Amino acid sequence: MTKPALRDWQSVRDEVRRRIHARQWKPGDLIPNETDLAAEFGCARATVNRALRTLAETGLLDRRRKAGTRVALQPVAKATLDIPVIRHEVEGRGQTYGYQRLARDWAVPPAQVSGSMRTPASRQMLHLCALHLADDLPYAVEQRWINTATVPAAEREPFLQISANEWLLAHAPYTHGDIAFSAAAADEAEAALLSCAVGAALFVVDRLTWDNAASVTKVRLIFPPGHQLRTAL
Amino acid sequence: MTKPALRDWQSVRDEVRRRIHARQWKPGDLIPNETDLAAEFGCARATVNRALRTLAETGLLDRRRKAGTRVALQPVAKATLDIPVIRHEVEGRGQTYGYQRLARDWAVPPAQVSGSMRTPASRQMLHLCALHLADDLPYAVEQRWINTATVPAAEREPFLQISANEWLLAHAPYTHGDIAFSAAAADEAEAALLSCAVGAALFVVDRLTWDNAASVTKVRLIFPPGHQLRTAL
DNA sequence: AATGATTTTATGTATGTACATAATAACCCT
DNA sequence: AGGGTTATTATGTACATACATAAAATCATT
Repeated sequence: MTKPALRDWQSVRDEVRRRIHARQWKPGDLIPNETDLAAEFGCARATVNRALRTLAETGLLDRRRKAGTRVALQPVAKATLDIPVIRHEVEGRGQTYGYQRLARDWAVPPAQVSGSMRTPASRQMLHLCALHLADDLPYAVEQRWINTATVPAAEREPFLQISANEWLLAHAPYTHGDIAFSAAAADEAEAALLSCAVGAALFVVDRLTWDNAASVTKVRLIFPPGHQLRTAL
Repeated sequence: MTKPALRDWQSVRDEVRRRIHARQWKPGDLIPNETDLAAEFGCARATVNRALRTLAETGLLDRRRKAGTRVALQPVAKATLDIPVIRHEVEGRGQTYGYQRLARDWAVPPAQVSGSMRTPASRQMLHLCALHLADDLPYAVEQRWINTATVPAAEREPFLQISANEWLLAHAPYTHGDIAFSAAAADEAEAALLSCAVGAALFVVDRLTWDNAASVTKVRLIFPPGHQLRTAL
């Protein structure tokens, strides 16, 4: 029983995955080193390395120099969420996108906002409120603070035709940020905009982005009851 | 002004990222090909390839054979969520983990469950309900259906000491799955378990995992009001 | 036995070369 | 001009080799 050589890294990855799922290599087990696997599979060590590195990135393997590679005891599921521009999200569902700017004003943000954005507590910031629509139904409410010290061009943008969501991505790239998902009860304003009952369970996304050490924008997206954020594992 | 050679792929990645961010290369722009960049940076093409590939994986670059590499027009933010075992999640917060099995029974699942798990509509499945605690406070309610045709060993496991959440990861690896996040209003049972008001906004995670074509388990995790799922961008 | 220096080893990565692949560009023929 | 074939080109990957690095294991020293 001769086995065909596994010459490309995808085949090696698949074979390793198969062995793990077949429990030939069990959680916690040390698997053979790259050199041995390369010899067994009939390929170069770099090929095995690429395959194992990819599997380690997905959390299926734990790798440490010298210690070797072992099957993860508790494979931490890593779900990659795509967070697209809302217009694309709606259009991707085959629906017609709509946008309404509800408010654009200058205001001193709550301490919690200036604190997390590390801006002077008393400085005014650009504040926006908008409604995103899918097939003329409310899709999401966007509440946003923009740090115009970081993005001065935003001062001249009315955000009437294009949402800040989209404008900022094209005009103010960010280096990093964080995002949080949670549930919240609808207050009166949100209930009216999303045409749901006061107190209804809304899906909320909070995002804060940075340009190096300077905050760019803090946004809260509020979705009506029933909204789901899905992804593959 | 002589520039130091960028010899490792991380440096190349950082320099490319810097140029994009400095708008030297703007969204939509075609950037130099790998050979030219390698010459400029004084490294091998494989090094540039690794750097650009990594950036493409994060969505910052769009790459196509022959067409070249360009800066993404709408960099779709890719957030990688780690979905650990709940015990680890709690312990990672520095809290003491607790677990209570509330119910373990055999039942014919609702059509929606057997439908999505592709099991015979009238077949009984193992059904579990459990409570996860952090510092003796309710952390999450787990409602789970297990396909014992796929995981027969689960029939002999009482799930009194170890949660199905943890047991399944060690005993029934999955090949793929999907996960959905949403918000839901607390019903009476949930409100009692999570000690919150009926109708309160709960954060809900629904997960369905597969071992190739066979469903493994379908689980709903319900978190009390205020719970956040956070990650870096 | 405890401590510190040294060796060993598995992974991590850089390089040059070679070839594969996909998609565009160029060409040719009618 | 249109349509189909071929050439070109940028990315994608395989491989052999070399060296870097981290961490475990061993040995030496006190």
